Amino acid sequence: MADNKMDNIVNLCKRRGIIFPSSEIYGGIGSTWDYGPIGVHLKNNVKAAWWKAVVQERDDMVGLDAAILMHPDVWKASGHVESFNDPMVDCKKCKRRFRADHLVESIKKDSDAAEMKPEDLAHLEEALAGIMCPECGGELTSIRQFNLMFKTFMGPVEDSAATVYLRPETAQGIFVNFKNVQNSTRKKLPFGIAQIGKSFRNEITPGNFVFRTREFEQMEIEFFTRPEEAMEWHAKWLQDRYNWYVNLGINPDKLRLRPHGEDELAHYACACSDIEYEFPIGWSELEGIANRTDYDLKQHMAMSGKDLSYFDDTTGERLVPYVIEPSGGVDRGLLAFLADAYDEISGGRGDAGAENEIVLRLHPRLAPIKVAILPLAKKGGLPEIAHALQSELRKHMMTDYDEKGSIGRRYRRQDEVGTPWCITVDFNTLEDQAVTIRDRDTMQQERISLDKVKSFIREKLEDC
RNA sequence: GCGGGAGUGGUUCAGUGGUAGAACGCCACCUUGCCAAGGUGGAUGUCGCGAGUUCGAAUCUCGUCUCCCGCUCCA
Repeated sequence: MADNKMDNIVNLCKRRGIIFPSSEIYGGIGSTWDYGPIGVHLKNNVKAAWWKAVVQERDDMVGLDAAILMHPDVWKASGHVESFNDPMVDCKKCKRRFRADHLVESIKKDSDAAEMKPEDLAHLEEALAGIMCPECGGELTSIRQFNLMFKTFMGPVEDSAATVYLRPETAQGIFVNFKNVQNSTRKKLPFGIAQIGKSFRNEITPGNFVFRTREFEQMEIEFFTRPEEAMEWHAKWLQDRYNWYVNLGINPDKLRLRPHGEDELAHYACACSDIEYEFPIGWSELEGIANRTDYDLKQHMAMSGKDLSYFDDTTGERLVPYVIEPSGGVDRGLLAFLADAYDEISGGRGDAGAENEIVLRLHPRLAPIKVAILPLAKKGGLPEIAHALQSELRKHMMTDYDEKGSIGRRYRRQDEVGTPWCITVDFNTLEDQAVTIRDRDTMQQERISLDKVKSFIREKLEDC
């Protein structure tokens, strides 16, 4: 029963080829989703807009595309082998689940809890003896390990091959390439490295459509600064990233910034602020901007034995930079853009009395299809003119052509996938060599000469 | 892993033991020609899967799978 917005969005996504449940003919596989013929453009556009903003338009940023599989030691150095292993216990009575180390800490907070490490299972199990469920007082199960990293094997023979992990974040690919990038680009502090790529986490609780999935795509920046400038850059990036969402059409009333409390910081961060969006499921994180300090570079220096410090030739000083990390989720961002653009008009805008009219008010730069060409009739040479126009436009932008059904129906179809402009070729076109361009949001129609259509649309796209 | 809910055309749903339905969507033709119009015709379902009960199962029983929602997380 599609009585909430998230369901409506999921249905629209399936109907219109934006996002499909993965492996659906086999009954689906938990919380993985495939981007369809329309969705793939939306996703690419989100990534392209990000790349343009953080790499193309800046002097202090360069790009990178590192491999998903990395040396296993990377994840020891980064702390993920340790802290992505969560020791969990369940209450046998009320069935609630707890992190064993948190439980021990909260109950024995005055004693040796500080030394309690999640990976020290034997010690944990011992400390847990006698502890009952804090909710209902029931008996707890023994500790079970939840490893958040996907494991696989490098090499054809499983038992002799090395265990490798699918990366749980793209960041480490940047840190291990810090020297390579700095040497090859001759960048001086402060500068940053941007990367878009897939990451994998065996989440205990995935869900909410593409909000949390086990395979997801990240857009991450590691911005290297002098330690004393780190927090200043943290603030700058926070504002910068916030503006990015607003510039791409997100309603500012549905965005907020939320600094993390100390208790919720990741193991590598000393400060973090989230950009949150009010999804149909409530306020949730869209992007985190963390101060990772010099933690990662120092860890990799210790593990690899290589010097990753930076020599500042203006001060003659050698230092390990601090890192500001704006880390966003592509899928999550896309969901925010979708949810924010989703508009349902009961009764419809036209006079035919449609029940519900769905308009995806996507920013034109994100719109999967920029312009649809619709001949008013399938005769009189109109389709030929329309096809000719399409072959001119499609060299520059994603186009669609539709001659099926009434013109109103065709507008509806384009509205549902967020196409900003529809061009109709009508019988007058034969006389005046002009077409009508209709705007998705204003419903305004403009008569444009055929030879000016291309520049007209391209100007609109650049203006926004 | 535990608890709860749910699986019937593309979508939303009806159908409580007797020939699988509707609406919307989709396709073709006619009509119309600028905002889901109308007409005619059409396609799409092994009712999640497997057993059982029964003359007969979408429907009852058992098993199983999957998805969704909640429990520790964070993009």
